[in-house]
Amino acid sequence: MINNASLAAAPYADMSVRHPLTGRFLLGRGRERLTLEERQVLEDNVLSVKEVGARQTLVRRGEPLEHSMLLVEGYVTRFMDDREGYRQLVSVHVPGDFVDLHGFPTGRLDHDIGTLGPVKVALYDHQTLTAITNQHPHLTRVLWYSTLLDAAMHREWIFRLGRLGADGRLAHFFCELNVRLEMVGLAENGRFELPLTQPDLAEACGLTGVHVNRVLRDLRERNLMTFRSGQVEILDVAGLASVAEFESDYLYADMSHWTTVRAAHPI
Amino acid sequence: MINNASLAAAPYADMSVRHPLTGRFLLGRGRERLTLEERQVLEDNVLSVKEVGARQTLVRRGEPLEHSMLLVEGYVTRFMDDREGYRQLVSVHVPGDFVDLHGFPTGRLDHDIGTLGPVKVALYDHQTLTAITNQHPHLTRVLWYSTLLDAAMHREWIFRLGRLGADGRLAHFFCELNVRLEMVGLAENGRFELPLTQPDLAEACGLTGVHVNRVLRDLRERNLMTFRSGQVEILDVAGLASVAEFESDYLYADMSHWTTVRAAHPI
DNA sequence: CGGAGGTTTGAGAGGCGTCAACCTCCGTGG
DNA sequence: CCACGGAGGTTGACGCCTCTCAAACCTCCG
Repeated sequence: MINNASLAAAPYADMSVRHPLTGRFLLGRGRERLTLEERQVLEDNVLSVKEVGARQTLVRRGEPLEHSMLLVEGYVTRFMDDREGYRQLVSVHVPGDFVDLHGFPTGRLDHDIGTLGPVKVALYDHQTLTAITNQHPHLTRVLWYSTLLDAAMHREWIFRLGRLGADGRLAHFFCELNVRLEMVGLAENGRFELPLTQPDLAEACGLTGVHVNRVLRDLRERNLMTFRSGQVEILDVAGLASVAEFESDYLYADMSHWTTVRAAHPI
Repeated sequence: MINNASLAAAPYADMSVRHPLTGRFLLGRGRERLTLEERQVLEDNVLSVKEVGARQTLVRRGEPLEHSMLLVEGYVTRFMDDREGYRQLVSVHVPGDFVDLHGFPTGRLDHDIGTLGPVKVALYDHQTLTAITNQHPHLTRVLWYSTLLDAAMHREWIFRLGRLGADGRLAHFFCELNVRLEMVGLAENGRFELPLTQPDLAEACGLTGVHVNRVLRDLRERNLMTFRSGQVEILDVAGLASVAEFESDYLYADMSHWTTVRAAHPI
């Protein structure tokens, strides 16, 4: 008997046997992009694995970087400070994201990185990445591609902040996280964990904590979604996407492997 | 006798002799990143050069891409449409920018690209780029790096929209373009051309045209800058940067070659 | 049990949007 | 030569969305 939870995790479970660290990297983005050999190269070249508690700083703006980290478990965020010390989140990362791979070609970051909940990250030495990119042109383009997914999400965040009201911004934020977590098997039927507070959401959406609270109540009363103590439940995916003007194409999702699994294991 | 204009254009003039199309690519971003040979590879592999008039669409969201374009002259913008047809600009590109290089690893764009004024672009076939990246790992990393500059600018736009008021947003926008145009020799002493209308600025900064008009008047009356018919003049660079909370480090500017020129040719 | 951080709600203020009018500029065509 | 129309620029009146300030309550944890 297969319950829903194990069903959803099946493709990752397959991968996690041989690739416990990199199994979620680019999972759900289209199967052919990364060959098995290439994934093995990534798995074998991890320098070390680090576990860090909640609300810790991982990288500071401007400091020279010698390694980049792939997020294995947990959630981290990238953010910038304004003059008064308020933060603007510029991205939230979920397991499978190569968080600061972009620090490899650039050598430093223009922002800070911090953990949200407790995390596990796999570290890659930049010298190792140089060697990998010297030997594997196709893998290099795939790594490049993965950093461009971040850029695509950045653009969508610009749209969110520039064109949407408070309700649309929050709705859009949750829609994006829902799709991304679905791709790596960490969301199902619109339900997922997200260790954020209301002030965190405010920093992500260019609002104040007080107003986030009011808008969340509004979304709840419209039967679109609920958010309580880090647990998200989207009740009306289409309705929420409509409020958000959300179209997921920018995430380059290809969920065919999930439907394959579902077809192979009919409920 | 060397006047200011020719002085500022000198480093580009040097490059433009052997590299009329690619001379401005990454100009001002650090000298050692691109070797002469690598720049020659880029110069020699241009498929064709295209000239397009003002306010034309160059690429549409979602269409399959077979080439990418390096902007040689003029200005283009990338933007997304909301439900009511209003646009959100997600970037403005100046000469030397490899506008949609990120479409090479991804195969399609999640937004539209259009010209502002008349432009000249150099096209690269994606097959050619594949061949180049198969043979030149270091050049590949530099190309990768150039797309990450866009991502860094995206993040700064997120900050701008999320944390700044209307005056700060406009100030930040002009500060960024001033630095970027200085790097490629198209701005001097805070003066440069920018073929945008006030509604365009509104679409870049998440405002309305009416409000942009009021804020521009305000900035003018505070003796910070003027903007009239596509001509920008920043009167108080430090003051404008203060309003914008602008720090240019995210642009990875290295203007040492400019100071070298100035030192070699004292006024 | 006390304190810190998060959540919730209220009242009032202000920044920016909306609507509207009028202007200049400029290309088009009678 | 002038009439015309359209796009952009400018300004005013008004309204709403979101911020600010404030206070109460709640949970968690040391």
